[in-house]
Amino acid sequence: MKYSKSLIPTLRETPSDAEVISHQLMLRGGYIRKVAAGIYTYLPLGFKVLKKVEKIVREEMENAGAQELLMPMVVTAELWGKSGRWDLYGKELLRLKDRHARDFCLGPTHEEVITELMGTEIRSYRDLPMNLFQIQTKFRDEVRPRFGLMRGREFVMKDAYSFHTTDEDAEREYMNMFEAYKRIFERCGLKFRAVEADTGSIGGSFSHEFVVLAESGEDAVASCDTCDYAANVEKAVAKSKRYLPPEEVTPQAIEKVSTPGKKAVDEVSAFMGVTEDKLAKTLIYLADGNAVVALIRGDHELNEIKLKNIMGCSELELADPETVQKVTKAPSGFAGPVGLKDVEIYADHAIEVMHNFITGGNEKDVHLKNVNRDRDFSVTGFYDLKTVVTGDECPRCEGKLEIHRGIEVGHIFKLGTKYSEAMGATFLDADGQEKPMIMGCYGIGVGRTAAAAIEQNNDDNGIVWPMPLAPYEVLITTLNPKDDEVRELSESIYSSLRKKGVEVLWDDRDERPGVKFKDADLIGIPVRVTVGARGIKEGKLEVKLRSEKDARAVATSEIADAIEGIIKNWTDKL
RNA sequence: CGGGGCGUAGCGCAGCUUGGUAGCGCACCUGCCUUGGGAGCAGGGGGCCGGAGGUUCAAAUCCUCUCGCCCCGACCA
Repeated sequence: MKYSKSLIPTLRETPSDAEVISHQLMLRGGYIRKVAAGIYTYLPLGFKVLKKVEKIVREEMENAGAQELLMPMVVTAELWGKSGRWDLYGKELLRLKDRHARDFCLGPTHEEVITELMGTEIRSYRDLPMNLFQIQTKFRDEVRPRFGLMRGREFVMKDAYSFHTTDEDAEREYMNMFEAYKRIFERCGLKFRAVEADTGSIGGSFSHEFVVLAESGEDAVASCDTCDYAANVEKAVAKSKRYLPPEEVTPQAIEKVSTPGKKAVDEVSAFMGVTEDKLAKTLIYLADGNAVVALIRGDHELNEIKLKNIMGCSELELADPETVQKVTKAPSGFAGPVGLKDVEIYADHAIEVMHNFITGGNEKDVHLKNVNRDRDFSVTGFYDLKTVVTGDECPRCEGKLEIHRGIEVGHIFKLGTKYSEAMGATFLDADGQEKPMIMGCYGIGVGRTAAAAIEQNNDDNGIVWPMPLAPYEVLITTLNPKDDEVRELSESIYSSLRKKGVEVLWDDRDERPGVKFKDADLIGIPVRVTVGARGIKEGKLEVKLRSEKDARAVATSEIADAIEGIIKNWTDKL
């Protein structure tokens, strides 16, 4: 493709509303343009990158035995009613009406459609297993879209759904997808980790996220510095063994202490002259509207997702001041477990081994010293409620956990029968018994993968594409296209590369060299050949990799072969 | 949804406090010149100052409402 004929509107300055580097560079490099919040047009370069990701995903999915299909973007409310999600999904689901005032939504995911399809088309165990996928535009009306393609409202996603007759087979396919995903992200040239994840509202029994490591990521993952344990912090567990068995400590008499205006843990511990781990935080939550109490050690943070999962509720939020007043008979900041009635108390494992600790007194400006469990209060149970932090012990080995930030680009779930039961997707087994299909589902954010690649591969001058995702493999920079000799040599390199099947962008614009080099670095094509009068005189042209600082000089006659070699070298590495 | 901020040329911004001809840099067009890292000179085009209402002789500027966008939080396959 000739640059002079392409739509590549690069920007010298960074648009002010772009926060993260991938968003800035995609805008500046002429890859995307915003149409509305979280909704983008993919310009030719951006679209090419998207197609590169799609191609890798498609090939690996097909190699793994999945088949591609395409479901509609607009789905009926009726179908969503069958799974119960029309009422449950919330505002993220963009609902609309057609001219007959019938309800529809824009599909944020397609479990309903695919399960309905399989329910009607598949009757026998002989037809299973099956894994179907699509690459399609999804719409989720995010509360706060941000970071360009990393968190859009409209976005391209690969979603796959598998159907099985047995749990074992569903788990086999889960592992099959796990391996396929590893290959996909390896082929994309990304540094990533597969981590254990919370299943969230989608349900199901277990799940892994594929996370591209990047400081700008919205996810935090904990990983062990010794073994291969890695989990999203929503799910991550630290070793609880360290808290057991309880030390022998003589319980002392409980004591009221006046703590005027001291509410937060740091204030109370400073006031009392003790470390924060001598306190127990008492948090009042509303779980589906009912007040519950969570107890956690003063220096720990509660992981709300763990609490939510333990209670099995669908909504969990910190209680408002009125509720706190009602439950504890005190303003917030002075809650404690002692004397609480008619309320469930969920305590973290760390509380189990604490003695003579400090809690709120359930009275304004009062805390209690020398509180001991069983003697002074009892709990519903002890659970793992803590959010892990750097330095916690690995639950699997003697190593320590580290926290890294990352971008979730893929997520696989073993779903079970949640949707197949709700939607009546059953089959007859060999004994003539009707059973619900066991399902799995597997997603990859296509645009987000491209954005993640930029987050991981850029420098001060622009994008540094990994070869497999680059919109073009090679850029020919023709310094003076008005010089016949320069132009003709450029053209011959252009056509011989194309004959070899190399994807080439030829910068044939009549621009000053500085402009061309700046644009070249910005858009980030991996290989750049510079054709200028100087090189022709010397019989050698400059071939420079975007990822390397220095260029290499290659004899004019060997340019095409040398470049073919560079590209092949990349492919072989994968 | 709560808190904060911003809407002025394609992009980045000034002007608003104290009302009176709408500006700057980049980009764009023409010409000259220049050609290995975003050149130079000269000339030029482009704006309902987000929208609606109000105050005023007069509003980008003051007031009210509204829409959009961004950031923090809450939320989130």
